[in-house]
Amino acid sequence: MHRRRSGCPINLTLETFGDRWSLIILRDLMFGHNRTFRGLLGENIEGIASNILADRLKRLTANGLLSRSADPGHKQKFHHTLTEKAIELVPMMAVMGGWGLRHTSASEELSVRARILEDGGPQLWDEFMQELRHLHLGAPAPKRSVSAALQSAYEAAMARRRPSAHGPVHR
Amino acid sequence: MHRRRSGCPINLTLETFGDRWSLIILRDLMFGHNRTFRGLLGENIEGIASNILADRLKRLTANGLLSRSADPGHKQKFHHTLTEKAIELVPMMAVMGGWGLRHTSASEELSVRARILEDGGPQLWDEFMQELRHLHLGAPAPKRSVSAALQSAYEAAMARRRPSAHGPVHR
DNA sequence: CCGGACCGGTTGCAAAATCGAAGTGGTTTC
DNA sequence: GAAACCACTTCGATTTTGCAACCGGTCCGG
Repeated sequence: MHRRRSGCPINLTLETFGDRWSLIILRDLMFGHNRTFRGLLGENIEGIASNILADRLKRLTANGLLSRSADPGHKQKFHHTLTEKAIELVPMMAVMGGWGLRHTSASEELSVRARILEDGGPQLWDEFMQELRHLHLGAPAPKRSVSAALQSAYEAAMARRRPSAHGPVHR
Repeated sequence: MHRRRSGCPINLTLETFGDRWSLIILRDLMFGHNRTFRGLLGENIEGIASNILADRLKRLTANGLLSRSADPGHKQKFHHTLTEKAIELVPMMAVMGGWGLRHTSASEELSVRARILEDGGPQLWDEFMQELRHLHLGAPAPKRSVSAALQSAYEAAMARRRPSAHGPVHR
C-alpha cells in the first residue's frame, strides 16, 4: 500500500487520515445522517468527486475507521458506519473545530456546532461519543441526544440567516 | 492560491495545514530545537525533501503560522518561529498524539512525549504553550520547562532502547 | 410491466502535487 | 585557500487529484 515514514504517533495519525478528504468524510458521518455512497456524495458541501469518495471509503474501511454493511431492504445500498476507532476522533474534531473557529474565517452557520462542542468540553464529547456508539455500533441509547442539540442549533442559525430557506415554514 | 471549499471550521482548518507535511514541520518546530532550513531538514525523521520543505515553510508563513527572521550573526541563516496561531495548535497535537498512541503502532521511544502530554491534560498544555511563547515570541519564561521534561523523557526512552546510541556516554 | 429515478461505483483524461537527486551561488569556518 | 555549510532551485519521473461522463443493475409509480 504505502510505506511507513516513521513511528511517531502524530505522523502515523497523519498517515491514517491526513489527506484532504478523509477527515471531511468522517465529519459528515459524525455530524450528518447519511451513510450511503449517494447520500454522502449529495450531502457533502465541499463537493467531493465520486471517484475520490469511493477510494476514501475503501481506505478508511481498510484502516479500520469505517465498517461497511449491506442494507437488508435494498440490494444496492450499503451503509458506512463509524467504528470505535473513528468515534474516538470526536475530541480531535472538537479541538480542530475550535481552532478553526478562532483562526479561520468560518461562516457563522457552520460554526455553531463547533462552538457548542468546544464549550461543552470533554464531558459533552463523551456524551456525543456514547450517542455515536448507539447510532453506529448498536450500543444502548444515552438519555439525551447531543446530535439533536447540534442539529437544532444549526437549523436555528440557518433560519436566522435565511429565514425562508431551511427553517420551519409557517403558512 | 487556491479556492475555498466551504466555510466549515473543520474544513478550513484542514485547508490550512491538511497536507502530508505541514503538521510534521510544525511538530518539529514545537518539540525540536531547530529553526533553520538545514536544521529542520536534517532533524526531520520522516525524510522530507528540500523542495517540499521550502514550499511548506513559505505556505505556513503566508498563512500566518510561522514567522521568518534573519539571524543577526549569520547572513545566510533564517529562523522560523511559531506564531501564536501555531502555538494554539498544542492541544490538537496532544489529542492527535493521544489517538495515535492508542490506535496506531507507534514506536515506544517516540510515544513517550505523546503520553506525557496526554496525561498532563489541558493544564500541562497551557504550561507548554507558555513556554513556546517564551521560546518563539519572547514572552517571559515560565517557572518550569515542559519542553525539558519531554526531552529528557525521550532521551531516557532512547537510552533504554539502545544504551550506546543516544544516551549520555560515560567513559 | 415499463420508463425514469436512483444505486454504487468505474473509466479516461488533464492538471496538480510529490518525490528524489543533483545543482547553484554565496558565506563562514578552519 | 579549501572545505563545509547555507537556503534554497531545478529537473524529470511518478503519484495523486479533479472533473465529467458513463455503466449495469435495482427500485418505484403509474
